[in-house]
Amino acid sequence: MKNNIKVQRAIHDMTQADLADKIGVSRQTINAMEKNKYVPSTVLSLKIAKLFKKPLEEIFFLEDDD
Amino acid sequence: MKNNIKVQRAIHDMTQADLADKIGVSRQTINAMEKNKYVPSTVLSLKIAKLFKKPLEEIFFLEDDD
DNA sequence: TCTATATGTAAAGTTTGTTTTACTTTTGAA
DNA sequence: TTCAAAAGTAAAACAAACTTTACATATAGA
Repeated sequence: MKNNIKVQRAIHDMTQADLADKIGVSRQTINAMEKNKYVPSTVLSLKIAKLFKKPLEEIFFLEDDD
Repeated sequence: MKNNIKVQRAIHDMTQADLADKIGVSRQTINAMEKNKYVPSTVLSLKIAKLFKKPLEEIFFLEDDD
C-alpha cells in the first residue's frame, strides 16, 4: 500500500507534528506512514481522509503485492 | 469504528468463509471484524471495499469515540 | 430427526502497529 | 553561517491485529 499523505500535508501546509496532533498519534507514526514503514489501521486512515476532506481511496492506494 | 460487512456479504450472497478466502484472511478474522472485536488494517478494508465495489466510507464508519 | 453448512467464540501464539525517548540530518530564514 | 524548526531514523517496549486450532451453537434442508 502507498499513500500521498505528504502531498496532502503540503496542500494544507501542515507539519508531521501538526498532523500527528490533529489525529491523535505520535509524530513518528506519521513519519513512518509517509515512509511506508507500515500499514496504518482503518481508523487512522479514515481520520486522515476526513481531515483532508478527501475520499480515503484518493490518499491510500492498494498495490499489486497487497 | 463500525462496519456493514455483513450487509455487503448478504448483497453478494457470500459466507464469512467466502469473503475470507477472497481477501486472504482467516474466517475468524472476518467474524471478529463483523462483531467489532478489532479494527482491521487499511489494506484489509481497502480490499473489502474494492471487492464490494463501494467507497470504503460506505462500509466503514468512524464513531465519536474513535 | 439427522446432517451439513454457517456462524459464534475462545485461548495461545506470532506478527505488526504504535509509543516513547533520543539522537542525527535537512532545510530555510535571519 | 548560524540557529531553529522540520524531518528522518532507531531501539525498546507495549498494544493490537491476525492465525491456528478447536469446539459450541444455529439453521435449514433431506
